[in-house]
Amino acid sequence: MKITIKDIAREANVSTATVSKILNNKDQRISKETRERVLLIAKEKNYIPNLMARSLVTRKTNTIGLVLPDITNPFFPELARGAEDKANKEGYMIMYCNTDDDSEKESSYLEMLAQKMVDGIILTQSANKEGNIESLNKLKIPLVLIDRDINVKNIKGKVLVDNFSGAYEAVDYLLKKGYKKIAYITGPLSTTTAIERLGGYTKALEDSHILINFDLIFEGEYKAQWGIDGTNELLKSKVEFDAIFCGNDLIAINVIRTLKEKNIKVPEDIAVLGYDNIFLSEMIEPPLTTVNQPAYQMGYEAVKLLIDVLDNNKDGKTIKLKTNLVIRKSV
Amino acid sequence: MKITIKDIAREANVSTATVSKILNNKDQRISKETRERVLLIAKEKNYIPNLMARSLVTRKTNTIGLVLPDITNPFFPELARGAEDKANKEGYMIMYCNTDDDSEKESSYLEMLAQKMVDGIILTQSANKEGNIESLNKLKIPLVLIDRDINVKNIKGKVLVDNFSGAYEAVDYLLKKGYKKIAYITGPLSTTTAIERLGGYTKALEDSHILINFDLIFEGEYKAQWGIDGTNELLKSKVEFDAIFCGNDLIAINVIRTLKEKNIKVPEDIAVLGYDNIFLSEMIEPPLTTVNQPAYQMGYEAVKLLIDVLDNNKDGKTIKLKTNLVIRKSV
DNA sequence: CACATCTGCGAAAACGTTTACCTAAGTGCA
DNA sequence: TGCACTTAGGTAAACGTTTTCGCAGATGTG
Repeated sequence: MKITIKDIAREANVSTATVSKILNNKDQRISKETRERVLLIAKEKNYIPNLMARSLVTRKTNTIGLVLPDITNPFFPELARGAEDKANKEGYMIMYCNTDDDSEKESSYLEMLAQKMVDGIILTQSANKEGNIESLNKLKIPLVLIDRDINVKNIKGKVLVDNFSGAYEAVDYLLKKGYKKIAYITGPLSTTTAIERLGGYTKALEDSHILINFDLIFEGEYKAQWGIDGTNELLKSKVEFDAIFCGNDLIAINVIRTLKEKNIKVPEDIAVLGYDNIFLSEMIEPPLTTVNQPAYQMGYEAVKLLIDVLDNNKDGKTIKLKTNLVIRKSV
Repeated sequence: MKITIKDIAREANVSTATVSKILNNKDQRISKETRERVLLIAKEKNYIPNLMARSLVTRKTNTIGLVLPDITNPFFPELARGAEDKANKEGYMIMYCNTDDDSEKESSYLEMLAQKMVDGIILTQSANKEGNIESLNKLKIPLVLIDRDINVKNIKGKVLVDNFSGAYEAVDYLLKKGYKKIAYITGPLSTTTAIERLGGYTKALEDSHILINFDLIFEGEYKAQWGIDGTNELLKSKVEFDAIFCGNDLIAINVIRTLKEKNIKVPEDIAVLGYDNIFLSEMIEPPLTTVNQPAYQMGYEAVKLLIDVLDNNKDGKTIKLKTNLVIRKSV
């Protein structure tokens, strides 16, 4: 049988109120003897507080919802890990949800999290559809956006990365290295990340007075398979190109594989540049030149920001983290 | 303001009991009109049940704890994904925790999960220390082990993989290919997985009448860094070897990298064989020959088993999944 | 000595549900 | 008419906490 605060109260000859105060270290005006007696009994009986009951009255669950597209994409475990580490440090736990970039799954999860009364939600928003934003607006729970931006009212904070300058720097690097016909195999342009990176890509080309060739831009998903399919589409299209900038590393790695299979050498024939700097990007052959995103830090900062918002009930902060180009051998 | 069952009751001129019964579809003896009226009001007011309050009386949270060593190890996202998919399908949510194979973190998490009153816990047990097993025994929550076996009383089920035969098949394959001096860079022998794989390794050698050379066995962690360090130790030790069997793919991939850096060719000079078949194992050069573990399925089955146990209150089942050798180019 | 303040603790309401049991009216039947 | 059932729904306790307010006695203050 679970032992409760009542059992302790009875045994110690005090009221439950007193026990509660002692256990939570709330009311300082309690005699040392009583305090120690209660604490001792609690320890002896191996008392475990019932957080449901507590939450019911305090309206605080010390739980955070983390909703991500897909934990299987190596970018997200890092992020999740950062989030969890900070959460743990602050006494929070994390409920995690994979949306597969499916807006129905997303809103279903958001509702479930609302029922569970999580204190806050950290969200990498999926496909940016009407209905979804509706339901986000309805949501009463503090929301912190991470990675992808979106225009919703009750956002309590954002942790973003400067995708524009990340992409700019990458493409500029390619240009400085002498590449002129740079293809871009991007993720879905329904995400702000993809849009911003596209912005960086075009700006870099413009600044070098290179005309943008839309036949060189291929839009797909942020998934490994798209690296293969995108490369094939690109090759089939017969446009000339000497480098490929990729929406993320997962794509880039599979671009390289596909090129190799066709006996196209990287970087001698074609240069490939990725985005994310997932840990396996340095383990492939050739090691991938890529734009480093501080995934762990993003998760960490998001939780930090959220808890800060929760504690102080102010909002609006946007944290913008920097990327940096990691030069390896694929360019 | 959150609207509650009371608000609905007032508006519909019925008692909260009636509302509760209708919302949960419990008591069939309720007139159609009342039922529909209540349902309508609930929908209109966008009623969201408070799961805390419910859990307090039903003693069920529909939440599962998933405690893993490290989500950053690519084996685990797959597993976590499988777990989450099944959980979601059954109306459960998952709280996830990284232990870093640190037994203190593990027991701290287990206690937190107990406080949150999760219905069950799925555990990949960390370092197999005394105190830990103690605290597991004390735990009152249904426990399903996954991946790593361990001897604890109140286990409600296990989802394991046949590590012995997996390793046996792998080493046997190396032997059949003509390799005779097979080094083994293993994970921590405090885990049952490592022990069982070592068993498969030795048995395969014995069956081929090859004497086991303990100088060829190097024990470390299931981490990327150990692939580098282990290789260096092996090379420094000056024992002769023609193949390396690795504790997992993360190790194997870094073994290959390290060998390459020293201009040792894989597989021409040295063959390398991994374990896990994480998705990046086919993306490296050369693509890794490895033992496939059904990570996704493991997670899926574990949740299935746990929910089954929860619903029917029986226990004891052990599911043992099969591995299979995936032949690529590293041998 | 009269009053104010402090100390140590308790009573009871509140959080939002579920559920075992009860009731009152209606129905069927001999 | 009298009795037993059914129907439709209500009462109230229970789940395990937290928290506001209150109170009695002790102590200080002028």
